[in-house]
Amino acid sequence: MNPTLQTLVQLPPQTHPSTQFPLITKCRTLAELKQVHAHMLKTAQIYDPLAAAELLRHVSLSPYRDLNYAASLFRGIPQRNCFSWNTIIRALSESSDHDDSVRAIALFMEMLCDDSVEPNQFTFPSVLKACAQSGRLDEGRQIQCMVVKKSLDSDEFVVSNLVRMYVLCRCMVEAHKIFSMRMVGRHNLDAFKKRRQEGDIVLWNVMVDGYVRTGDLVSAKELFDEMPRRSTVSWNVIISGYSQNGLFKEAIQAFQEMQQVQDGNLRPNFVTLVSILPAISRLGALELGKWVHLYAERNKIEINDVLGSALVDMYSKCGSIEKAIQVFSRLPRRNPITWNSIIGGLAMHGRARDALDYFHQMDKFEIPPTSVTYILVLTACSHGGLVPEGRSVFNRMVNVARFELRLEHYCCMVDLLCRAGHLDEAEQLMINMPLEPDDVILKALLAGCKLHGNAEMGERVAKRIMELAPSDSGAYVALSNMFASAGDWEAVSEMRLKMKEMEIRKDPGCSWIEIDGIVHEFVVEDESHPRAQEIYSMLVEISDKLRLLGYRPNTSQVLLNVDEDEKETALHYHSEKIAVAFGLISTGPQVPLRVVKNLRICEDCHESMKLISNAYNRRIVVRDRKRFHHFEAGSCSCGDYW
DNA sequence: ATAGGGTTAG
Repeated sequence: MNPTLQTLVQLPPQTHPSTQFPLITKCRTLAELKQVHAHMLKTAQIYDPLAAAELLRHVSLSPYRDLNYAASLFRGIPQRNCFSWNTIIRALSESSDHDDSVRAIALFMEMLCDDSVEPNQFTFPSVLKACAQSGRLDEGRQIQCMVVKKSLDSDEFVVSNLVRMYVLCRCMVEAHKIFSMRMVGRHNLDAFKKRRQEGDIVLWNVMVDGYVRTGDLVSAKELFDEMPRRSTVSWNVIISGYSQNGLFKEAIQAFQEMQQVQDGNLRPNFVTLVSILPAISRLGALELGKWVHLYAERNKIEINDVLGSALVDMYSKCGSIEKAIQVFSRLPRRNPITWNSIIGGLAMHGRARDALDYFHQMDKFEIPPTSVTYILVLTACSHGGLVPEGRSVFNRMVNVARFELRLEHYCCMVDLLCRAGHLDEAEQLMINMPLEPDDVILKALLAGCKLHGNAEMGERVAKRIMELAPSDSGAYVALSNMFASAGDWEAVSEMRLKMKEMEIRKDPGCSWIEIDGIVHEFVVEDESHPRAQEIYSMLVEISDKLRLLGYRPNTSQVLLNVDEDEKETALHYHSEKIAVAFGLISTGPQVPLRVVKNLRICEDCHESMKLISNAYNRRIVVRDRKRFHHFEAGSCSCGDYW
């Protein structure tokens, strides 16, 4: 072979920049990097494009990065090579700040004007990411043209980012077009075999995530099932997809399926746990929640502020507020969301004073309360009947913290005033607020009217709700109940007729109970459970026992115009009672029963639970839509104030 | 050097 040609082909081994500039690599703080920068300016080393690029890489991508400093450093580099352009664009595109994404795109446009450099396969992933984050679809499309012209549309990193750009711009059709074009060749082309499988998994993941984001869980699951291989991230995408779209049972099912897969590399990681916990919280599946906590500890998954927030929320929503407090107190770091988790938990458990206490502690730790914090603290005051405290929190929010009040805040305040009986003040607050009232705030007012028997205001408010949300059952139910309480059965049946005409149905009540790690779900008058027979005999037994204890059913809440006997039967079939009956027959004595309900518990069930806790010597914990009720020895922790 | 997943409230 020609020796000259050989030297041309066998290039000398490339030395990596990091070994070439030890002075830069050794830096461990931004201040040190700044010193090196000054030194390089003095010695004119800044004119060495490689050295300058290496310095820029550290300033913009190391853990102690400073994007503003990086941008000014970049401006000061006399000879920018392609690497330095790519570095600064990447750094800006990785930032979660919308403005940084816009700056990344602007810099890319500038790069196009610089004749000494050409964007390459390292430039496009970053700038596409920036387009995705700032929703710049037009720019994204133009960049796609450039990508095709440069024949970079076969690069896995470019393709996945291109698809992700369309996904985040909500263009699933275009995303799928690129995805399927990429996938057609996979049965016959050699090129396909050469591709990294990991790269393809990412592309599938991006697509599944896309369907998840548009709320199309059916397509997401279809694609997930078709995947040739799945990584932990694939499972995380589908689990968090279910979790965030309210499909909690499906999320847990996927989480358990994931663990059945025989693959040593496929293990739940930090993100898996953070994604599954909200589903566990919502279903109140305490045993599973404990398992997740233990899994994190055993597998050295760091319980930081993020996972900690999810765990605190899980323990409080699963009924173990003490455990939630314990996890909270052991966290190495707490962010505002962590504080919100614990304050929300305390509020749910009716521990209003403690919630206020934690709220005030935030000041000591110099953690600024968020808009959500105020919602939670006001809710706590409302459930605890702490009117003066609630007023003071509300005032602080308006006058000291100068928060912009959202409808939710007014809603909490209206609720607080209503419950305490200040109906007129609540209505005035609503009328004088600068926002348009919605059905939620009106419903809070309506609940107050019902509680304090103000039929005049109640009727007025209910009619407004019906105008605002004509298909919502809330106002009809509340108004019917008010008429029922007054014994005006004619008005009740009139309401029922109206509801029938408008085809309005009450949201079906639904309760869960976790037994041996399995969540059992019951709806009103449920007979579908395999042990339905036993459950119903138990319900009869309970009913007989309670009657002996002097229980008289409170039928005022039943939306039926039937005779007393029938009404009572309907009450027995409320889902929370069925769940408790099932709990009693499937657990040993002394085992506390934890029930979760999707709606608020009705007054009759509340009374019955108190008696059942006494008659069967059981602690019963019911989480309804808003809060916890701990029933023990015949009384409830809410003190009947809810 | 370059892709994918996350916590609170309603």
